[in-house]
Amino acid sequence: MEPRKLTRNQTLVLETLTHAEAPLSAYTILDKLRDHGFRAPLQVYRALEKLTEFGIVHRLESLNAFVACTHPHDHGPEKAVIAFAICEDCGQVSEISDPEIEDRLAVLATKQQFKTDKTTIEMRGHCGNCTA
Amino acid sequence: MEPRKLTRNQTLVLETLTHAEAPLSAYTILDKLRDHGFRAPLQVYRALEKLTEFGIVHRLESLNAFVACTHPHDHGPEKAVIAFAICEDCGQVSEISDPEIEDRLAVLATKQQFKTDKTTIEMRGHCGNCTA
DNA sequence: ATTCTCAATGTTATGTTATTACATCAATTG
DNA sequence: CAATTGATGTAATAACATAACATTGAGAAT
Repeated sequence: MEPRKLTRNQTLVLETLTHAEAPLSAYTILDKLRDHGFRAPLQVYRALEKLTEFGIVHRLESLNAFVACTHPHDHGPEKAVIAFAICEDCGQVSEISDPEIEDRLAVLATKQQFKTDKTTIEMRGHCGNCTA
Repeated sequence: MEPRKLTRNQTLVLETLTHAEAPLSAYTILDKLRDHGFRAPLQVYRALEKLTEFGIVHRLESLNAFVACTHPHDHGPEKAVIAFAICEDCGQVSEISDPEIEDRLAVLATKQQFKTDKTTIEMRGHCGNCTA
């Protein structure tokens, strides 16, 4: 599932997310792209689905919203576990990839013979800037 | 926010979740409680909100669904971080409370001066029974 | 070049999840 | 009793997501 050449819709959605300063909902993206010919939610959801598969967009489950990946990290199928720190004030999201967390979760899962497909870690709180 | 005496609606919702074998959506709960006089989503959502505050019900963000807490653990305001292992096949959810994970996330947050209010950890996959 | 195929797209409708707004009721308390 | 507070009931609507079906477009096979 490599980030091959993106389609027009995928490109537009990705750019929208890239330029955003906070996570966007699918419908917010839709509104921002009406001028570019978007008319229905599916156009957004389909693009998001692919971009998420490619690993260049992440879905934030606790927010029902999406962000462009800011991780220097691999976009490959390796799919490292990523933790998100989401600021309630400014909306800024930082991605954290930490082997210790990943290993520990793997141990805990194995301990109960659980086979993990996908892991979600989201911290909601307040970032340094907004706390200051 | 102690689990003081529950109201009628809260009791009904909690019992519904307790008897369920998998997470339930708010609307599923509503349907199960129609015979008991429930008629509107808010009756469910309001009860869920309180039960969640009390710590005796958890919301699974990646599922938009709810489970009764099965954790022997404290229902107090201490609010330990809980990781959920959610089986895609049978729906069974197990709660994992692990100080190592908690500590590590705390370290990572602190490192970037992030003040965490609430942490979500959800592993989606397949439990031992369903893999066998 | 023509046909085949498959992924992406467009469009409408609908399904699912969650909240706003407002009225009422019941228990407590000053 | 009046006043406050928390729970409830109800209707309407907002927000998030998918199903179903028709069409288009780009590349591969012939």
